[in-house]
Order: sequence, then C-alpha cells, then structure tokens
Amino acid sequence: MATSFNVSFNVSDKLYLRDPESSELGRKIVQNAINLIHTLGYEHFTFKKLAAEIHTTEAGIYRYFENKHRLLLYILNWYWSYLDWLVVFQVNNIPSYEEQLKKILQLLTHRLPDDSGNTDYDKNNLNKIVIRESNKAYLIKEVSEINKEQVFKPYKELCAKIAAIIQAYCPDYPYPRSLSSTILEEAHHQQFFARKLPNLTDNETLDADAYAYEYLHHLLFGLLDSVKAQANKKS
Amino acid sequence: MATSFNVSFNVSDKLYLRDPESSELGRKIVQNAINLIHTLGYEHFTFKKLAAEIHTTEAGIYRYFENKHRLLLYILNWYWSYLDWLVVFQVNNIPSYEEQLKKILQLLTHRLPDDSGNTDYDKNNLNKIVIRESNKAYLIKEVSEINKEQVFKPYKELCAKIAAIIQAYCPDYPYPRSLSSTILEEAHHQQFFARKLPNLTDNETLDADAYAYEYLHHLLFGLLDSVKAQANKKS
DNA sequence: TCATTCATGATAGTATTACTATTTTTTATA
DNA sequence: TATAAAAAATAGTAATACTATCATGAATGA
Repeated sequence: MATSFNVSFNVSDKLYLRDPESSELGRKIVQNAINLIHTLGYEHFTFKKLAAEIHTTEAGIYRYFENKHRLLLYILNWYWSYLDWLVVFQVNNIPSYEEQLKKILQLLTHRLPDDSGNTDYDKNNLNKIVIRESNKAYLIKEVSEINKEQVFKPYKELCAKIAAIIQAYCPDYPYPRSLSSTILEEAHHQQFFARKLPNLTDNETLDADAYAYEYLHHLLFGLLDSVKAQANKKS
Repeated sequence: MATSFNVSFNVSDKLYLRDPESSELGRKIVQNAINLIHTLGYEHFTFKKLAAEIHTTEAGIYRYFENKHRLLLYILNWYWSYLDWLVVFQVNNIPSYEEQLKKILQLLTHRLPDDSGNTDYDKNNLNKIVIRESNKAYLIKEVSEINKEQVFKPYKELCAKIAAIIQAYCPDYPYPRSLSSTILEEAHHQQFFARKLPNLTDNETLDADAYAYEYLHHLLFGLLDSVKAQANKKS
C-alpha cells in the first residue's frame, strides 16, 4: 500500500533538510506535527512543543525542517499529492465526466480514507488542518520566491487535473482552472464557515462536509450545464 | 465626507483598548500599520517595527491594541464596514438587481476609491493586505471565542447584504449566503492567484482585478440565470 | 574486529518577539 | 495655574526561533 503510494508522492526536496520518510524520528515528527497543529493551531505550534511531545529536542527537528512553515508545506504537499493520486486511481476509470466530477467533489469535501496512504497520519486531524491552515502556506509576502522552489507543484497539478476534467465535461467553459481553484478553496472554506461562522452559509441541517458537497455540486453543475445548454443552442 | 462615513463605521469596541480614531497617535498607528503590513507581510510585522516607523514606543502601541491580530481585525473591520457603506450608498439606488450585483463585483474586485472614506489610509496598500491577509483573521483555532466578541460582525453583515441582493435577483437560488461568501473570498483569491500563481487561473491578458471581475461575473450570472430559466420553465 | 560515519541526544547560547511595569515628561483642560 | 490624562523613556521577563558544539551509540564497511 505504502509502496504504491510512494510512486506518486514526489514532494520537492526543497521542503526538508533531511527526508522525514527516511527515519523513525522523521516520521514521528510529521505524524505528531499533524496532531499538534490540529490541537494548538498553526500560530501556537512551535518546534519546542513538538520536540517535548516526541521526547526529542528542538535541534533534532531543525535537522529535518528549516522552520514550521516548511513543515506545514510538507504536510500540505503530502495531502495534495495523495489527493492527486486518489483522483487518478478512483476517478480515471469512471466513464462519465459528470460522475468523475461528483467523485472529485466527494473527495475534496470529505476526509481521506483512514486505511490508505500513510496510515501513520491521523486523517481526521489532517483534514482539519488542511481546512484551517492551508491558506497560510501561500497567502504570504514571500510566495513568489518560494514558488520558484516548486513547493506548490502538487497543488497546481491537482488544480490542473480537475480543470482538465471540467474542460472535458464542458469544452466551452472559459475558466476551467479558476473554477478548479475556486472549488478547491471553497470545499474547505464553506466547511469551515458551516462549522464556525454558520451565518456565512445557508446550512441548517447537514454536516459541514455534506453541506459543502451539496453547495458545490449545485454550483458546479448549475454553471457548467448552463454553458453546455448555451453552446448547444448556438450550434 | 468623513462625517457621513463615521455614521456607518461601528466596529466592536472589543477590537481596541483605546479608540485609535480618538487621537493623532491612534490614527498614525492604523495608517502606518496598513503600510507596514503591506511591506513586510503580516508574519514579519511587529509592534516594535511599527513603533520605530512612527517614532513612538512599543508600549505606546500596546495602549491601543492588545496584539497585532486585533490590529489586523480592526483594519479589516474598517474595510468591511466601509465596503458595506459603499454598497448601501452606490448600489441601493440602482433600480436593476443585475446592475446592483455588477456594481458589487466591481467594488469587491477593485481597490476602494482614494478620495473617500478615511483619506489617511493608502487605499492601494489596504486593498493588497485585505487580499493577502484577511483569511488570517478568521482561519484560526480561536475563531469561535473571538466570534462572541462581535469581531466578525461587519463581514457577516456585508455577506448578508450581498446575499439579500442575490436572493432578490433570483429568489429560487437556494444558497445565497454561501454564494455571497464565495464571491467575497474568491474576489480576493483569484486576484492573488492571477498575480502570484497564475497557473491556478485562466488569465492571460487582463489585469488581476479585471480578470477577477470577468471570472466572477460569468460565474455569478451563469449560475443564477440558469436557476431563473429553470424556475420559469416549471411555472 | 576495528575504524569510521552518521543520526541522535544533550546542552548552551543568541537575537527577536511579545508582552508588562514603572517612572517621567508633555499636553490638554477646567 | 492646577490637575488629570496621554505619551515617552526605560527596563525587564518569558517565549520563540533559531545556531553551535560536543558526546553517544548504532550501523557500515574494510
């Protein structure tokens, strides 16, 4: 299982100083970082607290990651790469583009399956930190500089993959990439809002993840189907 | 002009320890904070650096704001309140809901007019920090606790106001608040992406703000007009 | 088997950040 | 002119974000 996954898991080696997959300590760092960022929030998370958690020292963690932002990026890249792999594996064999897009919405709005990919990681905590913290990875002053180090490649590839399916479903839609990034972003924002600031949504009865799915499903197909209908009328 | 604005500018007094509008120093703190957060990025911005900038001391700033997160929230609340006022003033007298929504998209995707509201604030820098930093105001562990202090009220009110216009334009659309918050968020994200991570968008020729307008215009009316057409067919 | 490499652990230290406290000086106001 | 409040000046603390050094112990290879 891990082997088949590793094939698709290619994060930029700029993200770490020493590969955390290569040692027990490295794996413990990432695994416990996910849980501790979830518990404390990214702002209150420090290498010192993480070191205490896993009975090592601050310096020990600094040997793997330059700083906590790189560690966050590493975790997010793992998530994005894994999601990309899930899309390829679970979606590409579905014949209808409509069903493919539905499956993608399902994947984006729900946590990763517990039993697949890296089983060390708590998928529920991972899902929560992706929702709450992922914007902090790129909404920063230094975005252009770190972008040169390929640290957003998995996110861009996932966005491009979904955009390609949008385009296949509706070749006349003019903004497949923006719609793809909008869906990626809002799958998380609308869940967060539904849980924490529910006035910003129209959810009353559903779980946050189910609500985000319903809302985005209506948005995506309402928009694309109207473009398709428009195109048919013309031809 | 400032007077007419103050009427609508009601931020929660939980945001500050001393009202920054009430003194020269207070106004200098906010005005220069906008410029310095723009220059350094929120993460690298500190009260010490701001103090140096305006030739006062750290302690001086702490008398106005508990910490930099509250100062950011204050700035964002000013922005959201002012935008709300602009919506009321520039939009409510437009007869057609369609034109109202277009005007709103225009306001969301472009910087505030330089000559109105608080003329102390650099509207270009303000716009940039709203785009880059506003998610950091609420995507935090403590969101529910600080929400009780009404610190997101202006954002929620703006969201509700836009949602009401969406509903007026298309009474059958079932997610007006979520669509409103999506547009608020994506007006900023798509601009940021168009500038910094352009692969996440389909922009090739336009300015980032014009692109965000075009994309959201197509999304909003594509979606709502298809719901309207659907509803007409049924009745 | 011995020598060497290398990850880790232990400890220490620095600069900066995020504050709080105290005392003095300036300014506004009654 | 007295007085209260705001601001400036200074100092200090605990936590954060690192870097550096040295000892230890396990694996590797000759």
